[in-house]
Amino acid sequence: MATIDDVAKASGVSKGTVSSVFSKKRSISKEVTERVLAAARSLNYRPNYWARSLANRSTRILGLNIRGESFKFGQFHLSLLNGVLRICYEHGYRLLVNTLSPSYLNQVENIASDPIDGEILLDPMEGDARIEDRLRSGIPIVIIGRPPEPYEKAGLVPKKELLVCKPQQEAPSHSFGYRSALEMLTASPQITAIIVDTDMMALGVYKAAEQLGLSIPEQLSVIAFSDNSVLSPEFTPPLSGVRLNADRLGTEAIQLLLEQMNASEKSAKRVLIPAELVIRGSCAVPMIMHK
Amino acid sequence: MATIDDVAKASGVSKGTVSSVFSKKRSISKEVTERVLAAARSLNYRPNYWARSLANRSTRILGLNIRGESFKFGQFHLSLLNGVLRICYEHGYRLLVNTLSPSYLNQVENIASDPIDGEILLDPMEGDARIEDRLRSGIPIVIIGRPPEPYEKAGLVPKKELLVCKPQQEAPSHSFGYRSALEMLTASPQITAIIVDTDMMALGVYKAAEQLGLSIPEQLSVIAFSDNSVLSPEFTPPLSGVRLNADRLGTEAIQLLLEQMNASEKSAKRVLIPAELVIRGSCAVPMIMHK
DNA sequence: TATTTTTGTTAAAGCGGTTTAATGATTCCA
DNA sequence: TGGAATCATTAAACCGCTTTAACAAAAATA
Repeated sequence: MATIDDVAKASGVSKGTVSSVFSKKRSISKEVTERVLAAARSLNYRPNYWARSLANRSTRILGLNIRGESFKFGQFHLSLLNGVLRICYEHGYRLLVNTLSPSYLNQVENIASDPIDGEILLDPMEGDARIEDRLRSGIPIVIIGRPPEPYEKAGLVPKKELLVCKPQQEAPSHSFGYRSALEMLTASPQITAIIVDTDMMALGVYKAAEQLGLSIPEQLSVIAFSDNSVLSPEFTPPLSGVRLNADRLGTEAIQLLLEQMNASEKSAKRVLIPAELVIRGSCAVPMIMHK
Repeated sequence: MATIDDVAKASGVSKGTVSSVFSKKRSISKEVTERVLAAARSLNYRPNYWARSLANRSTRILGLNIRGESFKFGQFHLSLLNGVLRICYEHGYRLLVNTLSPSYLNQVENIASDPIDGEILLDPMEGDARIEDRLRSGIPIVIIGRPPEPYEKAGLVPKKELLVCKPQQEAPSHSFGYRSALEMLTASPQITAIIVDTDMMALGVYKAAEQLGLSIPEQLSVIAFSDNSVLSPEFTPPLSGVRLNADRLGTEAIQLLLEQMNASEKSAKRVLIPAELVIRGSCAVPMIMHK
């Protein structure tokens, strides 16, 4: 690859001048500009990104950091990603998707600052080491995740035995939903409602209900913690859900990030993206309302 | 941020030694290693990624380059991305998603080599400038896209007027499929089959057919150029489709890329990921077979 | 015409790492 | 016990770009 020195030599100017031609940070006479660009073209020169970043202390790359071993993007992340990418695109930023495992990053030879100007952390654990780390190194971050407890407590105590988690490498959501529902409903016939993660999982639950002769919503209520506005209405009965606005979550997050990066004085902000309850027909009216 | 010099000073060794401690490319006595690491820890030092990349001429970042203005990821890309990410992850590479527009990148101040060791180009046009460009700069690339004509010609001449394209910023696939099908079928009642892009679009077509009183597959055949193995069987009638194996497309592409990057001598390879026809019930048996 | 301003260019000093060549200290082996 | 081989460390050069300070030439001002 040709370097800035080659171009400088070829066009008979100093490297400082070539730099200015490309960065446009200083005015260069038209005549010289053209001579330099011509030389650059014939040498097939392009400024080296890393060298530039090093000197500029800025990469024009934003990071999307996702926790965990063997992570997999789902519908929710897809929308979020699309939102993020759109804004990145508009502002001339590239997006670095970082899914490397903590164990890898903890090895001495892999320790390094991330090559980014700012970062979005998706669903970090409470007290996640990465947060502390970014704050120390002064990299602006935006965290997407659950609000702290006060926002989400309804005064009910969760029963752990009623919670089923889908392992990452598990079968598709659909069959997982089917099998789990079948098991749970058989073991605990007193269950009257199920909250699932996705539409596909709900489809599995519907199938299990049908097999067990349970009618939705009369005997079993189903709701998804997500919403596919095309698919859900086609269910029989139409599936209720929660519209999470993942796309907006992404755009707001990245805009907040850009705002922080440009702000002269840093600050901490909290933004709540509202989720909407979409009631269709898969949930019975709670008994408590008949009191 | 602390630099390597700070750490060197603090631990009383030269920067070369500190570098060796972190890169592990040269053996350093246990005693010195520990002294250096301790100093690094207390200074909160992490090697600078850009400086390292500059000196190493390698970034351990792979690129995923997607064409076009305002691109949006769909189901297909999601699977592909998951495949790519998994392999990246296993090999300790980060993934840079590059969706910047050509117009942006063509401005003088934005011209720069990409900060990557290798790249996947998704669906480039024929003679795409990026291909030529990567080859010139010696960056290994893998192209995901349609094979050249001989592989896909059935000897039929496409009629342009029968082709409908969904604009990027258009309404959801579902309603686009519905409206387009309605229009086309009304305008040209002799149409007996429709090929759509996604399941959602097919759903729209089903709806249009129902409204027009056309029965599937007797009067109208529908097939999707994609396959959602959970959803498609649930259609009435079950939707036929083509399993594109996007996930495998992603993993094979990135593996090919890594292989090329490590190969002592470069070569050009072509890999065909087979697509499978999944016949369910939405297509009539072609008349020609009754002859 | 002398003086100030403006404009364009350059040499040299960073940016924060890695690497090479040289050197000193140990260990190994006969 | 001397010489070779091994190991640990360092100073200095280098990676390719940006930027600062200095300066010369041209233009503007008095």
